[in-house]
Amino acid sequence: MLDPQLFRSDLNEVKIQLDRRSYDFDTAAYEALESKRKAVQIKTQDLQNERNKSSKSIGQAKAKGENIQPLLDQVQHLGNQLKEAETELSQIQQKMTELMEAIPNFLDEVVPAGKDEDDNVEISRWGDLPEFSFEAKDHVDLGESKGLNFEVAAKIASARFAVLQGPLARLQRAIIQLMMDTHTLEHGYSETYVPFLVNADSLYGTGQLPKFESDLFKANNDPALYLIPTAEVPVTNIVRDVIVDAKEMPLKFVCHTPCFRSEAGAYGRDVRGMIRQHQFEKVELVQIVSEKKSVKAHEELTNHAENILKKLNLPYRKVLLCAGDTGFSSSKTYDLEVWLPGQGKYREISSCSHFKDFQARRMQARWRNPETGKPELVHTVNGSGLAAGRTLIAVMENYQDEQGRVHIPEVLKPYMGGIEIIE
RNA sequence: GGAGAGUUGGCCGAGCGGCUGAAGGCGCUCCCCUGCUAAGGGAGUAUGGGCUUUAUCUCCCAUCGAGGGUUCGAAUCCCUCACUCUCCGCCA
Repeated sequence: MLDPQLFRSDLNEVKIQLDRRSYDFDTAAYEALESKRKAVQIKTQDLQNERNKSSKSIGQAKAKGENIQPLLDQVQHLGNQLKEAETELSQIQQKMTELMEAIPNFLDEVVPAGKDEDDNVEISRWGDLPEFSFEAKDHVDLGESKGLNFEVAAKIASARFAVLQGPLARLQRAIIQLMMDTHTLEHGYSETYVPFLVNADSLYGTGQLPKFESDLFKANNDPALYLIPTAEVPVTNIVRDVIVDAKEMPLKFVCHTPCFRSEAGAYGRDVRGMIRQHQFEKVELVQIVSEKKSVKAHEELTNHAENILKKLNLPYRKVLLCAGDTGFSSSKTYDLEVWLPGQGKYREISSCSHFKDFQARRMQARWRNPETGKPELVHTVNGSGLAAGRTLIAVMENYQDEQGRVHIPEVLKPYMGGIEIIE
């Protein structure tokens, strides 16, 4: 949610900012609603004030034993008028909220213009692409004989699920362990375990609801619970409706969870393999920081994710998403894309976003700034560190040999119980 | 699943339908006193919104788990829901 004050004080700037997003904001409609809101709110509060004063004087008269009937008659007319005004006001406010919560975050000034992923800007590359003397296989072919099975998963559940067994299943667990250990021991994140089902308020807080309900799996509960699409949702909502003590800032959480996405808008994309699944494992990094430190925190968090790729010696590139590719709640997003020899392409393995106060305003997540003594909205920053399923794919494809075996990267060996090669 | 108790400010805790945005205590901040420490005295200490505004103060509205209702007036009465705790049952 954007700051409503800004809409009142500088609508022009709002329009300019939203144009960058190609978000068609109807300023005339907004202004009409806003002026109505102002008039009705003032009227309502005046009536409330009148009622409060009269009621108080009735109380005082009664205490003195005076006849209160004339006073009661005086207040008679107020009731209906007030009720009407209050109803109208709450309707207007609801409309206003609906309008505001559908508006995406402003883009950071450094975000390049552009329509889709083709317009993203490459920031850097790291690592040497592996050179094979044979034709590189993709993870589906490599996994076929090693316990990666899509048919069984389809039987058990449906398409877009995978079953992993044996050393390959262990490899994914090893990858997760490496990430958790690195982020807790070397990067200073606090290990966090959370519910995998969340309520609508939490999804609203991070921006998935109300706009993107179709991307979610909804459990048949009352009130509704949803499977988390990312640990970002439960973890960030830890600070919903909280005023964080300055001493505790910044908060840094790392959390491994499965993620569930219905991928409703992605039919036909990445149908082969486990690139795009309804369920996948991910390690998520979340930081709750003050406004002043958030830009730096975003850079650092992205580096923390990059460190995992470096440890695994996986070639990757860092990309700054363009206007059209930056998510609804984000003001600026870096994607990390890992090299997949099987596809001959870089593919997203992490997405690190800076939300500024957009999520915090929805969540009423604040901290007390010692300089002012006042509660101020926090800034939220998060990123995958990394998507474990895709990391597994990347390890398989980058560490394959001519016999179709997968070699275990050096850093993962301590977690593999003596396995060095998956045959 | 069954039975009971509860939800008030940063925390603890009071609160006959009107003078309670809320006693008292703790904590915190500032001041005084005391040659350190301790003890003592005084003042302050919720959040959101509106109006206005360069900005602030005053002012106005809302908020005592959430939502409805009764009433001129609700923290206080009624209804629904959520959550927490205790005991029993079940359970990894």
